[in-house]
Amino acid sequence: MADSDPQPRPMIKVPRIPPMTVRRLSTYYRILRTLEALGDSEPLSSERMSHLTGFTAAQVRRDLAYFGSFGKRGVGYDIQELQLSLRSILGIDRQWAIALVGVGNLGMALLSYRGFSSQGFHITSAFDSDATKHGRRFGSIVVRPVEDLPRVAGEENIQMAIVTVPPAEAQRVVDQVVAAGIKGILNFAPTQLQVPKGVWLVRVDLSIEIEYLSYLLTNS
Amino acid sequence: MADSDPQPRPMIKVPRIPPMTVRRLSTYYRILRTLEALGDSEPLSSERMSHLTGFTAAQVRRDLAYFGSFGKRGVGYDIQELQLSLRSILGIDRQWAIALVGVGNLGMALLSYRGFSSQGFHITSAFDSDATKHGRRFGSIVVRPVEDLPRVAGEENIQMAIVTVPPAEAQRVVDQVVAAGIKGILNFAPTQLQVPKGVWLVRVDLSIEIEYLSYLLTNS
DNA sequence: GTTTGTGAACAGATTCACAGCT
DNA sequence: AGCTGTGAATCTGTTCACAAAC
Repeated sequence: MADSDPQPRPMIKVPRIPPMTVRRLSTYYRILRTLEALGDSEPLSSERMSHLTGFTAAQVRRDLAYFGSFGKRGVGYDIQELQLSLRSILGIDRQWAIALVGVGNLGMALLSYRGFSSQGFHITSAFDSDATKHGRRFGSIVVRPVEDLPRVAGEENIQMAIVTVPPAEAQRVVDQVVAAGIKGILNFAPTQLQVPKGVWLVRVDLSIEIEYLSYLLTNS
Repeated sequence: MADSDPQPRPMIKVPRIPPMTVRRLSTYYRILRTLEALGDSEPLSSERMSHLTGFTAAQVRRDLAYFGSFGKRGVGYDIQELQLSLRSILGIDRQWAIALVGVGNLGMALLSYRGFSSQGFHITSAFDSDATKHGRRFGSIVVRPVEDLPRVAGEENIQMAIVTVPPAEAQRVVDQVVAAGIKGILNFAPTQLQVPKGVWLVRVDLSIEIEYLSYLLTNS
C-alpha cells in the first residue's frame, strides 16, 4: 500500500492542477465528512457546496472536473463516492508515518495534536539536537538525536518530516531530513529553505499570518 | 499611536494590493532584519533580494512600488530605511495586545512561543470554556472563562484574538470575540467561519497543509 | 554604468454562460 | 427540468523590457 513504485508518471491524469485547487479539495473533503457524519445522504450540488464553503459553485465544479467527472448532471455529487475519490486524489486513503524534528513548544504541541492522526497522519518518531531532551517520552514516542534520523527513517518507513526547529538550524536539519530519503517536509521555521528537486517543502509561517492580520487592521 | 481614527480611507495610498504582495513584505522585512543584524549596510538591490528570497527581482520591485518609491535608481534600497517603511506598512511599528482563546495543546504552545512577542505581538490574556482550566497560570497569564472576554478586551485594549478551539466551538467563540469588539482574528480551527464586515479573519489550517503535502507526494 | 519604477505583454486562475447529459 | 462539465471571456497577478534617475 505504501509502495514507492518508481515510474515517473504513475497515472494518465494530472494536466497541471493549480495549487489552490488542491488546497480547496481538502475543504471539500472535510465538508463531505461532516455531512456524512450528520447522516446526510442526498446528492450534493455544487450550489450547496458553494454555500458550505464560501467558494463559488463554478469553482467547485471546475476544481473537481480537473480530476474527472464525479457528478451526475441533473443530480449532483454523491457524498460517499466523491469522498472516496478525494481521499484517493489527496493520497489520504493510506497511513503516513511522520518524523517530527525539533521538540520545542510548537513541536510538543504537534506531538499531542489529535487532528493529524485521526486522518492517517501519524507522528511515529521525534528528534532534537538538544542532548538534554534525548530519551524524553511523549506518549509512546521517545526523543532521539537528529543523527539517528537516517537509520530510524529507514526502519520505520517514514515518508514525511515536520520541522519545528529555530530558523538558524532549519537548513541543516532539512539537509539531514533529505539525506534520510524523506521526500515531503512541512516546515514551520520562519526562513527560506533549499531542497533538491523531487523533495516537496510546504511552509507554514506564523509570522507572515500575524503580520498580514496586522496589515489588514492597519490599512483597511 | 494605537489610535482608532474613524476615517474610511486614512491615507492617499493603497490602490488595491494583491494579498500575496503583502505576505511577501513580511519575508522582505525578515531578510532586512537579518542583514542588519549581520552588520550589512550596503544598499540592497532587488537582484540581491531575489537571491535571498527566491522571488524574482521584478516581483520585489513591483511589490515595493505598490507602496511608494523606496529605492534609489542605480543604487538600490537602503536597508534601514526600507525596514522602517515596511514596519509602518505592515503595522508592526507598534505593540499589539492579543487574546488567546482555547488553551489546548496548540494554544499552550503559542502562549510560550517567543517568535510573536519579539516582534510586538503580545498575548496578554487567555480564555477557555473548560472551567477546570480557569485560574491556571502560564507565566504571567491566567486562564479565564470566555464570558470574561468582552470585559477584559476593553480593560486591556485587546486588538487581536488567536482562536485555537475545537472546530465545533469555533463559530460560537468567534461570535464572542466579535461581540467583544475585536477586529482581527487568527483562526486555527479547521472549519469555515463567518465574520461581519469590518472584521478580518486569517486562517491557518494545518490539515490543508499536510494534505497538500500528501497530494504532492502522491501525484508528483 | 547600475538599478529602480512601470507600461505593456504574458500567464494563470476565476467566472460566465450554455451545450450536453440524466 | 436540473445540474454538471467546459470553452470562452474576464479578471488578477507576474514577468518583460526599457526609459528615467542616480
